[in-house]
Amino acid sequence: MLEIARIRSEKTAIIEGLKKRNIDASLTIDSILELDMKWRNSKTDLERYAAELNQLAKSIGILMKEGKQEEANTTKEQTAALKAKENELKIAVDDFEKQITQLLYTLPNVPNELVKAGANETENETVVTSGEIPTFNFSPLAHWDLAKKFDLIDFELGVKVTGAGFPFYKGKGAKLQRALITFFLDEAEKSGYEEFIPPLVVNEASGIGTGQLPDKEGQMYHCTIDDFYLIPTAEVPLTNIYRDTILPSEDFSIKLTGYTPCFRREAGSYGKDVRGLNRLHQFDKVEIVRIEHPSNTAKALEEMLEHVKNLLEKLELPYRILRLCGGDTGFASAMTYDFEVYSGAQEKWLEVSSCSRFDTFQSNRLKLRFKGEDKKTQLCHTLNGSALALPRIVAAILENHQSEDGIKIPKALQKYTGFDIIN
RNA sequence: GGAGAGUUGGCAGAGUGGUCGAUUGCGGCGGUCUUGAAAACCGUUGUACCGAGAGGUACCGGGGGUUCGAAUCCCUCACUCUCCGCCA
Repeated sequence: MLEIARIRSEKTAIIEGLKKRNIDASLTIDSILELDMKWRNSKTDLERYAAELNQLAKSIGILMKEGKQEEANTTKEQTAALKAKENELKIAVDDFEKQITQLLYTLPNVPNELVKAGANETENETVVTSGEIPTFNFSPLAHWDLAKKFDLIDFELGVKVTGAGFPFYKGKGAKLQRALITFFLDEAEKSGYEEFIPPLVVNEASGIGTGQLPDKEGQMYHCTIDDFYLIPTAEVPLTNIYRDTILPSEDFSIKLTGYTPCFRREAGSYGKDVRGLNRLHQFDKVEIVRIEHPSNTAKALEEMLEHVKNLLEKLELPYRILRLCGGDTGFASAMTYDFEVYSGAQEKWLEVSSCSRFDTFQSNRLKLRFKGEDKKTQLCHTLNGSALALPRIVAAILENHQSEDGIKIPKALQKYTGFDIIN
């Protein structure tokens, strides 16, 4: 959520920035500012009445104590009219506030200056391309065929037991999952991230804190009896650790990581894009989260990119990094880099990681602040990224590293899998 | 699942209708003393919002109510703890 104070002071810059998302926010912002003006005026009035009433109540107390019953009663009568006024204003103030919040919820984050204008994914900029696109002297199989051939993943069994998008991993397939998770966590630890194993369900306040609620509840599984939500990403519990927090100094850099299964309803399109591991309702992911001083955000994002690059290089996968254009950048993000790996058999790029800086957009809702030198509280910046999401990495490993002898396990992963080939 | 007790400032813990945004202790910060530190002593120490400022308003788990006035009374919801039961 954008800060109201920022809208007051940087109105034109915000409108210009949002144009990069193909959004004309000028009407919304004008309404917000108009409501804000009304809200402040009503609030000032309200507080004046409240002060007067407090004063009267106090004096009644004193009169009673002094035994001046009659004077006290006369004073009581004065309060009735003021109270009516106060009530009226209270309702108005609440109403303005609600309207403002409603409108603020509709505004996405303002893109960073590096983000280019653009309507959709076709206008993203490729900033890095690395690694060899694999070539085969045989006809390569897609990962769903490989998974069947080597008995690694059973999609049909998942359908039987749960439903589409909930596969079983078996044997070496399961072992590969476990190896990747441990590998990713070890690498995160090497980069200075502290590991957490968080709850997999969260309450409503946490969903609101990271922005899944109130608008996107359809994307999460909801346990209605207890009013819990299954997490769509570890970002939710990890970031919410710091909800309603004021860090005591401005000298901080918080780096968290966690492995969790992720649950997403995403009732979306069907067909080739969602085949096999390409899109699942439950998948595994190691997430990295950072909470930073605003002056360190740019550097932190760079470090996250380096970290993910390193993972992909160790897995010997060809990848490219895209800086998303305005129209493709997520609602809460100020800037997002997507990592895509090339899938040798499907012959397309698969998104495996998304690293974003949210600046104060999340921390404003989370009430995550720090105390500056001047003792003033300021909002922290939050960032997060996948490092990495498993299913498409598994798909890419299976497809890119297939050979006539079987699937070769990248060297860096072998000590985790305990085998160097699947055949 | 049954029974009971709670929820107050960074923490501990007072406060049962009026000058209580809240006694006190610990912790934190500043100072005196000291070569330095400890101890002792003195002072200070919540958040948000409105206001140009003076100042004001709100917040004692959340929401609602009674009252001129609520941390204190009533209703309701949530959470925590203890005991019993069940259980990995």
